Amino acid sequence: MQMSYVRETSAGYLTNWAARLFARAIERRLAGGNSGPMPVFFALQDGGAMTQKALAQLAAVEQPTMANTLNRMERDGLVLRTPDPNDRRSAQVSLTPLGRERAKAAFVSAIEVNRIATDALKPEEREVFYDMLRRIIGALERDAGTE
Amino acid sequence: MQMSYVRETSAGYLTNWAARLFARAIERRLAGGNSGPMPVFFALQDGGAMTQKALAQLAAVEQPTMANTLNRMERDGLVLRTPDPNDRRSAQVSLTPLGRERAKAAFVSAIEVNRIATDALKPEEREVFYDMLRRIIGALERDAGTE
DNA sequence: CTCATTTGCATAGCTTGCTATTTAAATCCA
DNA sequence: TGGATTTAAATAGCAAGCTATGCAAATGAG
Repeated sequence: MQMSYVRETSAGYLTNWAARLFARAIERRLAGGNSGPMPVFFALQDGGAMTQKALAQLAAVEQPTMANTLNRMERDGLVLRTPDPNDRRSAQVSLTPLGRERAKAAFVSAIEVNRIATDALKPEEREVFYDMLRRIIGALERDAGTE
Repeated sequence: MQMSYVRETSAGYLTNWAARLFARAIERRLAGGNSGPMPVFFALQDGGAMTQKALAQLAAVEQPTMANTLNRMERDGLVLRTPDPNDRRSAQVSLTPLGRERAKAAFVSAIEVNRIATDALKPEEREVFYDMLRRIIGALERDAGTE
């Protein structure tokens, strides 16, 4: 039956499934928090500030996606948008004290979930897994670039 | 800097990134089509019919998610819901001729993208990669089960 | 200096995913 | 048999992702 082929050896299917499980596992631990702000937390945790564009690039999402994420985070008091005096189109985004607090909690949860997941791998397999994923990401980004 | 730690060795981050790239790569090839119906296509491609619940379980998504996907597919003329005479709460879902046509195209695209992605791995690594992903999925499902 | 182009964000509108809740049919048990 | 429970699906409402498009500020070319 084709379905078993797909379920077992479709990299896209398995990757999507794993990604949803990762997100839900983190969200279950955050009690009300979501996993969307995670890349922003990681980028700004040390007190730095950067533009929406830079955040989108770090998070590897499109600009409107990051705009929406930052809107929700601003609404929830997690980030601050400070107008850039040198470029009136742009703003520097930084974490509020509440944002830094949430970032720490999110970091703890992410590390715990990462450990639970990679405990399913032998220690010597873990770096291999990351490397394989990075190579697959590279191949798909190259494919996207050469439409 | 913590960000590079996250980008390079957070399994959740890398998995989410790869999953989005897979979906976009398939969608780019489908010209207007989306990747959401894929699990339904795979499950019903041979002319079979099953309930929404069974489809949700095969696709590993929640029931309302599958309900929405089937609503869109029904709207687009891809599936048919046939009321079950033995259980008036339930319907058997099957592909229309157009649905089977789209399923074939989606299958071709999925296989091509899968090939492009796994070409980044050595042949002997591919089964290892699937196996690792399956083990990680198992670990995260166990974690979800034991809240 | 002015106008065309580029750039940074915002907005609109869609899909896919989730949780929580509701509705109605089927089933179970006393 | 009749009420309680379970089950299948629908609905509401939100997050996070995308593409396409619009707008205003900055930049560059003549």
